[in-house]
Amino acid sequence: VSVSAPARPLRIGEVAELTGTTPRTIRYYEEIGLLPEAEDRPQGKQRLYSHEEVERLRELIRMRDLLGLSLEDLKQLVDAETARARLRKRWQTAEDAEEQREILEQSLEHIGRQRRLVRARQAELERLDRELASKQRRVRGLLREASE
Amino acid sequence: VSVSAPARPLRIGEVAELTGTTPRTIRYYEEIGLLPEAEDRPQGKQRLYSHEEVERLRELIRMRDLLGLSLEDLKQLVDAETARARLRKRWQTAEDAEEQREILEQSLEHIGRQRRLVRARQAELERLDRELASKQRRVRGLLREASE
DNA sequence: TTGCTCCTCACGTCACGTGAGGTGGC
DNA sequence: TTGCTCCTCACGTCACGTGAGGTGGC
Repeated sequence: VSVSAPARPLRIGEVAELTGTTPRTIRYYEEIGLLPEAEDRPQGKQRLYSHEEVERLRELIRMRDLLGLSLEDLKQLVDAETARARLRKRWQTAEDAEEQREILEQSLEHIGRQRRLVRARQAELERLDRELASKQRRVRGLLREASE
Repeated sequence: VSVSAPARPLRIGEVAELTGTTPRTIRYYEEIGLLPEAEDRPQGKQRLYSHEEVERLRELIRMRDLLGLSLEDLKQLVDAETARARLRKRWQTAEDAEEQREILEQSLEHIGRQRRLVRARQAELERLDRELASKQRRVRGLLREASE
């Protein structure tokens, strides 16, 4: 499989398969504005997706499942990213160094918040695992006792 | 605060506070049979909870949030635990060593399944964190560039 | 042409949220 | 007695699931 494959557009069922979700969910995300709608798609015709869009969706689903974010949370997140991307384009012409710095620092803060969320979850999972491990040892002890 | 405090029964609002949930959620869990109902509570009177019950609820909430289990999943889990606990009582009188061993092994298998779920989640969070870290480095690089 | 996947309503469901109106314990 | 928390309906909401009936591309 070549890395620079033709990148055929994907249908909604394929995208659902690739991201571990359902067509209904993808349509719903479009409906609430979490995924962009192709403005040129005629009523009743198929939705088509690029691999890049699949990656973006995969990212959203991970945030949803791993960090427990609501779709409203995710929407805020996406909107902020979009706003920053729009501003980034502006510098390329305007070259306002100070504004550029501010936006980059906002990005950093944002990423920092996400990493802290991840770390908190990891810590909770660590605790849960330690408790399960101790439970496991207890049951193993009982089994050894019983087999004597 | 003594460890062997009188253990005053707690009201639903206090339990909600301690477990980071709401009274409505606790009542709902009772309604669907996920939490036991005190069979002697008169209609309209307050629910009361022990600290032990608070711990059990906390455990359920952790499973729900960290592993993404549905309430149906949790119910299966609780029912299986209850069944094993009942059986454990039976040996104490019957002393059927073979049955005892089987039940303990089922417990072990069960704990093993849970730990694998935890590990899978941890791995996913690790990957997410690595990606966030690389994003962070990229933005930091841009900031350094911009400040030159 | 025949399957298969897609489409758009639209109602159902899960896991609660949110009042409305009323009762109970320090 | 006055607040506060509790109670029980019961309808609302979020995030989809699940048909029903129909169209579109290899």
